[in-house]
Amino acid sequence: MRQEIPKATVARLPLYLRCLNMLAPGVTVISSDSLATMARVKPAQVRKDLSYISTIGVRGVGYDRHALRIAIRSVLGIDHVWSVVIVGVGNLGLALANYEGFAGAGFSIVGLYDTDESKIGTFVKGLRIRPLTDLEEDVDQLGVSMAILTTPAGSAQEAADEICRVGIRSILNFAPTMLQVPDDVEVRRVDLGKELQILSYYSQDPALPDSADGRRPTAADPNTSK
Amino acid sequence: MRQEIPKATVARLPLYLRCLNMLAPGVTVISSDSLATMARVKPAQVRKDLSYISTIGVRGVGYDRHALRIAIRSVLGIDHVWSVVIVGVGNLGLALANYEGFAGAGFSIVGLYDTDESKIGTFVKGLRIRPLTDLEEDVDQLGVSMAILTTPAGSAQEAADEICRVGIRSILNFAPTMLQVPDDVEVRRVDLGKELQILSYYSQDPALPDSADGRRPTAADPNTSK
DNA sequence: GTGTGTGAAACTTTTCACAGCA
DNA sequence: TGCTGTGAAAAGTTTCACACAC
Repeated sequence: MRQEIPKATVARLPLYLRCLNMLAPGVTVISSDSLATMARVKPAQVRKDLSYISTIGVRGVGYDRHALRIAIRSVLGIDHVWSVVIVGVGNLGLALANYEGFAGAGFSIVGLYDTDESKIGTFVKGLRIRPLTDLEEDVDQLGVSMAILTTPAGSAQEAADEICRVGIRSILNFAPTMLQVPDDVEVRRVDLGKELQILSYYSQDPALPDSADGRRPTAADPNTSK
Repeated sequence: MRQEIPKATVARLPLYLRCLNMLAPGVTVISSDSLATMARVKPAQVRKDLSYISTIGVRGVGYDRHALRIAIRSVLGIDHVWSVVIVGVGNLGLALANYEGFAGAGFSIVGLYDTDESKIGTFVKGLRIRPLTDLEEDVDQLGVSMAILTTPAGSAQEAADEICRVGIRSILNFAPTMLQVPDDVEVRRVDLGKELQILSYYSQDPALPDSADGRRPTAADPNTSK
């Protein structure tokens, strides 16, 4: 059942989920056309994407909002809540610890770690900031399977080593550096500067010779879109 | 000179730039092989990508670090500093206002805006938080061309309308919502929940039947990579 | 009629393999 | 010899267009 779904599609599923959540409460059915308009992709794209996850659509009608939501969440593996820890409680770590959106997305922040003595013991959102050395026992006790890494670049590798050592296999890396990790550890990088740099590229030369154009989110560039 | 560069390549240029910055100070030349190893892509990918921006490589030797850096920055349009404002100074906006990485990436935060009376007047990093109504005059005076949108979902569209009205044509949207903007405004969305959801998908079922595998960053999914 | 599901075509991106130059 | 630059092949992704189910 795995890896039949194209990566490009997997990357769009969270977007569809978001659109479904944004729908007015009364709406129970949605067509590929409406969903496409909301998500700013083409209707055929929506239908092909959704065809990979189930045949839940009804011809002549559309997709059942609730059933589709369940199906997407199940495919993404967020039909249960994942326990996540944040390693590095600087400004960004703090902001993410307070970010309301994770809960709705299927994630619960269960631990905050830092090596800075002055931060340890402080409470954030009811969680006590703890030394990174406590991570190991918490992973076992709390069933932690993901880490968000928000240390400065200089300590990111060291922190990543510890995260891998205690058995976490998925890391979301906000540190502006490239991590070395074992092959079985999955890392995604969020590079805040990069997003602005890409915007910069497309901001130059606003008027193109021809078509004032249909740049669309493509696989190459799934973060495009309003 | 525009849009000859594939989107997939543009999305990787910031990555190469980051790798160049991470190199030890003494290194003046780098091969496509080394750069590929650092960036976790294939050497041929690096060579093809770089071939779009200039023929700066020397056969039998490699790429001059400094010249390559200049060339990439020029292509991305960050050979000058862009003035950026942050609209919405909650936890995330605050973290981004304090984020050191933007300066190195070619961006300077020149203004912070919020509608919350209790925040207005407060100083962050030497910048006074101002009412959103002040944005218009600041755009003209400071030459602002990009906005980072970090309001709650509920007020994002309203804020975006104002941002567009005053003439800003590039928005980096962190709010968990889809914006309606005029066609000539470029929006990139950073969805923090989405990144975890994609990680979740690839975390399920850790052992695949065959090859324990070479998932590589592909165009579909440029945020993969360590 | 309406809107999904899907083969096939079109397009984009990645990878290969090797000519060519320092 | 070593490493770039690049056509051409392979792989992946998007779009079209229409059969088919409600």
